[in-house]
Amino acid sequence: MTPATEDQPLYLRIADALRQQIADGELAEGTRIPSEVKLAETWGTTRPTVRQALDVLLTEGLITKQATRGTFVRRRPAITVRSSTRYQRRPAGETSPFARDAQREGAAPDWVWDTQRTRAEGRIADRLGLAVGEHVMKTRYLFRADGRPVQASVSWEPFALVGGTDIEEPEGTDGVTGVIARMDTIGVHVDRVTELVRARPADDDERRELDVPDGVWVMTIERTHWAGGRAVETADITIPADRYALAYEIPV
Amino acid sequence: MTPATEDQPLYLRIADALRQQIADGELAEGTRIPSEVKLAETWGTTRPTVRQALDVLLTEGLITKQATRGTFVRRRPAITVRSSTRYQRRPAGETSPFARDAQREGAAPDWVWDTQRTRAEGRIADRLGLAVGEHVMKTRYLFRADGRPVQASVSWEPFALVGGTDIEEPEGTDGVTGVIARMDTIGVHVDRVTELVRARPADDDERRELDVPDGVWVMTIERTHWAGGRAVETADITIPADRYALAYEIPV
DNA sequence: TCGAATTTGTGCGTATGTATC
DNA sequence: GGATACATACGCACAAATTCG
Repeated sequence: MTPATEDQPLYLRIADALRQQIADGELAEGTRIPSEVKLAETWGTTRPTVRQALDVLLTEGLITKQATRGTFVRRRPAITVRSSTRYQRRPAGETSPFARDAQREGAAPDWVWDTQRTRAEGRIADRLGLAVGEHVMKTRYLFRADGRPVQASVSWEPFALVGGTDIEEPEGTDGVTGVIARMDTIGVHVDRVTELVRARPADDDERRELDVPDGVWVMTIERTHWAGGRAVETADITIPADRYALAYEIPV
Repeated sequence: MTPATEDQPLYLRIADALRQQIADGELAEGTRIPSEVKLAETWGTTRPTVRQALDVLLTEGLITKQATRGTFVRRRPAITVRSSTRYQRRPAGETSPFARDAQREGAAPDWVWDTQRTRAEGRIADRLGLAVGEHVMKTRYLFRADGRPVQASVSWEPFALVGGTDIEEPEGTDGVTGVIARMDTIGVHVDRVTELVRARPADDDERRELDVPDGVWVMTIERTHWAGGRAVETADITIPADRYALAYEIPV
């Protein structure tokens, strides 16, 4: 075994050095870092040891590896704050909460979605207060900022509520975006939103969809819109945990 | 290279199998799982490959490894929900928000703290609206549930506000716990609490203090108590991200 | 267009250290 | 003291995809 010149194992010293270079900007965002073989040479060690060091930085979300291409310093966009004010009722025609957040951070917002009519599974039926199997409108969203995916969500609304109305399709009513404004147009007045925030490792699908490297966690938000004690919309929102900060304001 | 009987690499198939056994309870919480050598034998592979599989479960927070002792299924206490109702004003003598949350989950709460008078650094001065170097009371807390550490926090209060009062020491006034109730006793009435939630990998200190294994992230909450537009307390709260869910309620 | 070089992914084998049981 | 178990580090090989001359 190589005698550690310090008390730390070699792979951690390599990781520390690289982390420092990233912090100093010596290795700029998006830059390709030296290959594993090169790093092994400069440190007088071997590939397995270098890989162990890179694994540390991977789980910290500092780098991404691309097979056959190289290892890159991860671009970490300015943190987007989803303000606690995002659920204020606002005039129809204004942009969605996501677009506002993104624009405030100077990013160009952009999103795609698709909607389908389906039946509520148990978990969703519970959250909406429906019987299992009742019809719901299910919408998947993928939000992007400057072309990079930053937020995925799946939203469910009771078909009994929105079916046949102008807002059956979430973005169908031109200009009216956001759950609260949309519901207003059919006379349903949201008075409360609840969110349950968790964090967990990203699964394979999420890593692909949100461009999240291995070892990086996601935050999940289980969000429900309520109107007079009745759940009118519920959504699972998934965001890369290292690119976001969530702001909440609680009146006493 | 060993031909994968399926499309997945061997180390991922081993990880999947172990994850399944943990989910099924076949490998119960706290149980020691077979040693790396044993696993290598049963899978007809070698230690490095098994270690690669275990690394996956480590970053998912499902297992912990103890050098020279073995690898164990991590005990994952029932998730504690920090209810959004925790900042309601309540009669003096009631327990603290943390204690209530813990008891609702059936865990025995327990905490230690120490307080010191010090000077505000830039970041904290900003948050409290003080000049850098002004005196503050700084309190460190470590909260435990059933003896296991689950939450660490550091809290700062302007000395100009609390110095010389009954609540100079946070837990000094017997029976009066929680920032809101304590502030009430000196005529400062908190009307708003803001929280900024982030997630990031745990650092070495946090891994030690909170008993968090490698690869598991922590959630951090930057919390500030406000009274009439003035910040009267701010705190950095750190919790293991895989043991908590944070609940928020937002009136529209 | 083609092929060689590069680079990471995956897998094997081995050795030594050190703390625990 | 010996066996066990994980931590660290070395070596090698081939696959697969990209890059580049």
